[in-house]
Amino acid sequence: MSSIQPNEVFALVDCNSFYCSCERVFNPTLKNKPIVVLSNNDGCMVSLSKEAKALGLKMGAPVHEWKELIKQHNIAVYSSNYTLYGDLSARVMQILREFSPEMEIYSIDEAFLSLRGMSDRDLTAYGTLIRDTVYQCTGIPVSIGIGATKVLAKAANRIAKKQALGVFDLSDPSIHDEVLSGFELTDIWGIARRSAEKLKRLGIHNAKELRDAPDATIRRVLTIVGRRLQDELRGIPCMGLELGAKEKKQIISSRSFGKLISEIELIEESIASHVTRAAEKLRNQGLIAHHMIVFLHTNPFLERDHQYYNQAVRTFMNGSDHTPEMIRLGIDGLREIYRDGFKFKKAGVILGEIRPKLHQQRSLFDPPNHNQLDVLMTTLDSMNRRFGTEIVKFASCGTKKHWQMRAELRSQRYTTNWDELLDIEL
DNA sequence: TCTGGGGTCCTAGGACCC
DNA sequence: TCTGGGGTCCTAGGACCC
Repeated sequence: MSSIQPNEVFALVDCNSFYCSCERVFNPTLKNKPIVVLSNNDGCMVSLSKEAKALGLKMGAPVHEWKELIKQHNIAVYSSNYTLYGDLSARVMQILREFSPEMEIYSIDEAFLSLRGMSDRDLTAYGTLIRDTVYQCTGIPVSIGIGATKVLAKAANRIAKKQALGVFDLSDPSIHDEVLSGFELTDIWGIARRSAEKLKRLGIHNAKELRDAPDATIRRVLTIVGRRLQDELRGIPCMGLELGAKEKKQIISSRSFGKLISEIELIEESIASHVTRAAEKLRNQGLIAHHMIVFLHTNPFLERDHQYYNQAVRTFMNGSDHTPEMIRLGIDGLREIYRDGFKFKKAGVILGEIRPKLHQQRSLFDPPNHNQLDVLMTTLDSMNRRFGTEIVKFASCGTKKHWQMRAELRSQRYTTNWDELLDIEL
């Protein structure tokens, strides 16, 4: 549902250090202080305030490697609070929607707006108005980049992030040569380490050189994806706005274990829990899945350990969103791939061939209580929604959760261990 | 000791068919 | 020298994104 309009102008609005900014909204004493927010399992740093970046902390780095620095500078450390971030994101998006009839929510903290037909206005001034309004209404600071294509808007956004104004307009082609020649390859949206290495071997070192390289060369080394990107850098739009919600193609639920696990009973509990979560996601979106992949693996970081990775596929002939049926097949798949004698690190499920439940084919072989199961699932979901997650659940998910992530087990220790790190001056 | 989780898209190559 | 070739479907793996 992406259509490309002539004379398009895109604005990319991106929240600054989004998770950190969310924490600040509810705790203003954190303003101007270094903050990091950790990944799901308190493993890596996934959001850093600019003060934290200035101290040398790196996005995506394992937090345990930086304990000293964190302690030394009293950096505030938070586990992720996705409920909070999702809520604030919705408020930001709601405000953005008022500034353009066409908008694509690209991620939890980014949206593209179409500014087509506004080129007679001062786009920088319009961007500034958007930025000020979002901040005033939500307390979340954003940066805005403007350009003729999504890739150029992304690039402009990167520049905006470094400037006090927080808005950068790259819609005038006369400044492209200068801007793009100072733009590193890996800073281009869609180019990461691997592609940058290939380009450098060809003597291409920045965005301008990529833009001006021969089409056939780029097609050969970066496939059609790279060729499109090249056109986008030239101001020829290849990507339109995705209006409306995109249909999901798969739903994943997986987690690393809090510690290495060998016992199949514990892994079965984790699989049952992942299936439960994935099935809830399906039903929330009115979808059914036609197959499920169960996977299990050891810790690839422990190179000396014997490694094992495997997956099993199970199919639901007419699609399913019924938790009990899916748990049964999930555990069946796990038993097929489980091997004794390994120390496992992670397990999960992937639901695929997802389609709207409305289109579900019924068959002669459906259990006679199929509709009752639908009712059961609906009831279960509404109880869990009303009284809290997992107020009602399946026994196979276990109650002790020995497999669960450290974040849960560690929460007590977290506050004690890191208390001094959180030292917030009031 | 400790290294996230959830997604998408593209390509190459094998299997299979006629 | 190699001798059919074109088409489809599926899967594994690479690469990227937030």
